[in-house]
Amino acid sequence: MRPLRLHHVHDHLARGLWGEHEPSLTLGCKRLRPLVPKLDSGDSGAVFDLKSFIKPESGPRLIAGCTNEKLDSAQMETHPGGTRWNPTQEQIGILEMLYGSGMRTPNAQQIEQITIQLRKYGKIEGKNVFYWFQNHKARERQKQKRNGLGLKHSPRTRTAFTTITLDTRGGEVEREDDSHYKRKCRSWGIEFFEEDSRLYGEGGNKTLELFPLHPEGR
Amino acid sequence: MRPLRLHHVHDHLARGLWGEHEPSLTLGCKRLRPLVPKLDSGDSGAVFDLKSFIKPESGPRLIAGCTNEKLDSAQMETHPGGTRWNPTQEQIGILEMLYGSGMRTPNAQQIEQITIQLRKYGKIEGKNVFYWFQNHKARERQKQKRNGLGLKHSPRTRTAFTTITLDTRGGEVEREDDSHYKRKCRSWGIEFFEEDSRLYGEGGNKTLELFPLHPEGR
DNA sequence: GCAAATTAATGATTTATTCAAG
DNA sequence: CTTGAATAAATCATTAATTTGC
Repeated sequence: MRPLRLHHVHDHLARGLWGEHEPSLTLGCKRLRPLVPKLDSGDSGAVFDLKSFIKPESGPRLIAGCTNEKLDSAQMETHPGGTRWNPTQEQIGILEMLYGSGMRTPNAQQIEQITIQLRKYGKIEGKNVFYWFQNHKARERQKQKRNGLGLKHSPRTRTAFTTITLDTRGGEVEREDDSHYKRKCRSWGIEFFEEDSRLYGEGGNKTLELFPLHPEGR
Repeated sequence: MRPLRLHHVHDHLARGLWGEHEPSLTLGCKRLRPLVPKLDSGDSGAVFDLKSFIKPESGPRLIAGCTNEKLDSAQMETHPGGTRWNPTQEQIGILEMLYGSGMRTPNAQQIEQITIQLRKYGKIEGKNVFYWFQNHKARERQKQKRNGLGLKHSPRTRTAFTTITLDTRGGEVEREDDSHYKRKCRSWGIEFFEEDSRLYGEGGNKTLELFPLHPEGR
């Protein structure tokens, strides 16, 4: 089945370094090519050139140790660009409010809007919003699994108006048996992008693509 | 302990309604005792206005039952023909070749490049490439788990050189015990986008954001 | 009081599962 | 049945909160 003809064996070497950071330690990975080679390749014969994919990926990690010198001082201003999102109280508050009102998996548009709003309070990107919902949902769920166990559906007291949930399914309690609820199939846009894909020229495609945004929920 | 974020309680009010009445609730979660000079917290002037979130979002979702009439037509312009990606033989061949040569989780740049190449052979988007690798990897793994089971590491004779694994893990055999290999922490860009985010204006941000693409180990 | 060491939270990725188109 | 698409679960990694020794 698999063509598999060329048994490239540079497995291991092909992945450690793909670094455009001109990793000083080019372990054998020869020249790393121009890095923006794609342009040409035209559409002529369109011979697929495996080599052209071999690109760096982000230098070696140097996990521990690190002897972090400086590490603060002049850079804390606006997340120089390498750190992770550090939400402000306002941002968290808003997100929790949204979550509290039932939102669980915002779609692309919603995420974009939320992001724009939250940006008033600090640096933030769409993916942060997305991840926040993912994580918050998951962690609420597991928290409830730990604690819950008994108070699944408020045994008594006031169940009179319990089912406020309409169809929102977001009430606030994620039932266990809900784990395989009917997929909404709503989709959020997700895009793979890279630093200057524009440079690679690709017709008026705007360099970004959008999830199909599934026409209908079925 | 943690500050314990304010627990807003208007849970049930919605989610179904993004697009209906505008609650206009503004959350003033501003006090909360800094507790630690958050040093950023933006300019904190802005009042959060829920109204600005309320937008149609391509119409109500009609989750269940839903009697979905139309709800597409006018917006399908992006992918007229089909719902999901239908790879051509060439595309598959190339992808398998890449997979065969060790690629498993291409990053944003790689995905972008691959997509551009594969586009010569047919319609394709970055996410398709991404998903293909995800699925192919997962399914190769489970296929091997089914078949394997006995021939894990050629039981017989001398396993003298068994640990060829270095750190590559890309060979082509995904060992079971490899499941918790050291994460490479490579990152691929992912972007949330929506139809005309440009219109919402956001100062030179190009409407798209990029994963930090971790600058460098530290 | 303060800064290194520890711990608790949680942001970010990857893997496993599931759904459903074809 | 195969496999593209999507979500949930598991995991890694980094930051803040807290503790501890001085």
